[in-house]
Amino acid sequence: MTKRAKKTANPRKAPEQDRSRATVEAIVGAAAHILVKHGNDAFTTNRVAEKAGVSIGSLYQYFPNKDSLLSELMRRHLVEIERGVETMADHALSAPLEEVIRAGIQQNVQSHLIDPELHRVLSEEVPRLGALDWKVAFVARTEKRIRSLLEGRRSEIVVGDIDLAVYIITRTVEAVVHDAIVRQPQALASGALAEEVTRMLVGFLTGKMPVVRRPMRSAAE
Amino acid sequence: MTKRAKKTANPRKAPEQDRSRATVEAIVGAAAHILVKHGNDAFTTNRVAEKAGVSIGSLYQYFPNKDSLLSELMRRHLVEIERGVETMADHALSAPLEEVIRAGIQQNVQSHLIDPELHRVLSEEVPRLGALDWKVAFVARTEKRIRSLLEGRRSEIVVGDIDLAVYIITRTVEAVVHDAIVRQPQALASGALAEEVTRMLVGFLTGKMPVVRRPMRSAAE
DNA sequence: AAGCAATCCGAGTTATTGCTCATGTTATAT
DNA sequence: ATATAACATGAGCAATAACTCGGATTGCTT
Repeated sequence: MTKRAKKTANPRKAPEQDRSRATVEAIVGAAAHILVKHGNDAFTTNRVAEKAGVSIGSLYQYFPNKDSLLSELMRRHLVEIERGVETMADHALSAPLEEVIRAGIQQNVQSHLIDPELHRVLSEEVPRLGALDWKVAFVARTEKRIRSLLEGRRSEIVVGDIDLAVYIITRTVEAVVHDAIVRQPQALASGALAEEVTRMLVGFLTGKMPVVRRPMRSAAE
Repeated sequence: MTKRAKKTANPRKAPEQDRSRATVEAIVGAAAHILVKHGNDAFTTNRVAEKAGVSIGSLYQYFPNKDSLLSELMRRHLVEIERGVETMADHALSAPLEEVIRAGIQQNVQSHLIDPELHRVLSEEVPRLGALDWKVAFVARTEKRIRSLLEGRRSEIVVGDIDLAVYIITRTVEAVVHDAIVRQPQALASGALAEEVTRMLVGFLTGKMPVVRRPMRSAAE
């Protein structure tokens, strides 16, 4: 940020040999480590290179600029999350709506728990990068997936505008879980929070409120 | 960020004469203007001083560092919001729960519309400042206010843990509205979004879903 | 008018840091 | 073996921007 402020993340040489692939991995790993352990202020390209045990020149051979490194970090993190979402979506095909929602929330919690600190830092720093194409695509895919799930249960759902419902649901779950990781860890751990949110969303979708359950929850697979 | 990274926002001389008060106002105004019109990258202390028509030295006479300026901007913005919240809370004392919630959401929307771009930029940049004391206090006051509102209607509410309910409600409304300003402006303008969220929250609290309304909405006072 | 404090000024200091480039080293192909 | 390309190096350039400081004005008080 001190010097350049590249608009376009120019493509850079892709690694072809094992040696350079290892270099890239080391760089990405070091970047994540520094962000998590020392925060964004310590996240300088020189420091990342040092931690990775490679020269600063090597770093710039594979990443056109600093932002592209941050971007790659985020991309990889989203890939991990999406993998979880997919398996969840498969499982949920046959389950009742309430179970689907519960599983979805659980999945979102898991996503945040992969690496909470990294997730937090990324969500703070990535917005400045603007609308990354693959990030937009990720959100679109996710919403589409949820939409299909709901459409398969169209008869149970009272909300007129399905897209609006999808929007509200995704925003709500993401926001509440994300914030709760930091501010309400105990409510999350006990499952009380997830249970209430589930109840809320089921009611919202079906127009019929489920009975209030007694706490009692355990970790899901 | 390039040089210093002050931990504590040292106190600085407070303006005593009208002349200096005007200077401070000019600085704050210029800061907001630059953030909104030219983005965070253009937000440098030198540029703010220039735009304000004062010297960089004067700026540092009243703001110990750059972050404190950002912080002050956020503080003032929250004060504006809180004023709105207060009048809303007064009005809502006698209304039925559904109306209270609708009004609360409407209020939140208004808050974002005071200066949408400034609000957006601040919400992106302020997290890095950490937990500002007055910001924590603001959130606490707001949640307490909502809590009182709900407690006054304890009999209608089925959620066992009131604090948990307050938490879910505030997070949901803030997140959905905040995001919708940018991503779903038309659903916000039509009132459809607010209506659905209202329905969702009323159901969540009372355990009884209101009937689905037909769109039809108009701007509130 | 004198004295003191508040206010203002802005060129320059200082440190940081993203990034380049000329040069050296290792792998692959023929 | 030799040529070529892939890969690695790191000193140092260049730009930026937060912040200081010595001194000039302006306003208040007596």
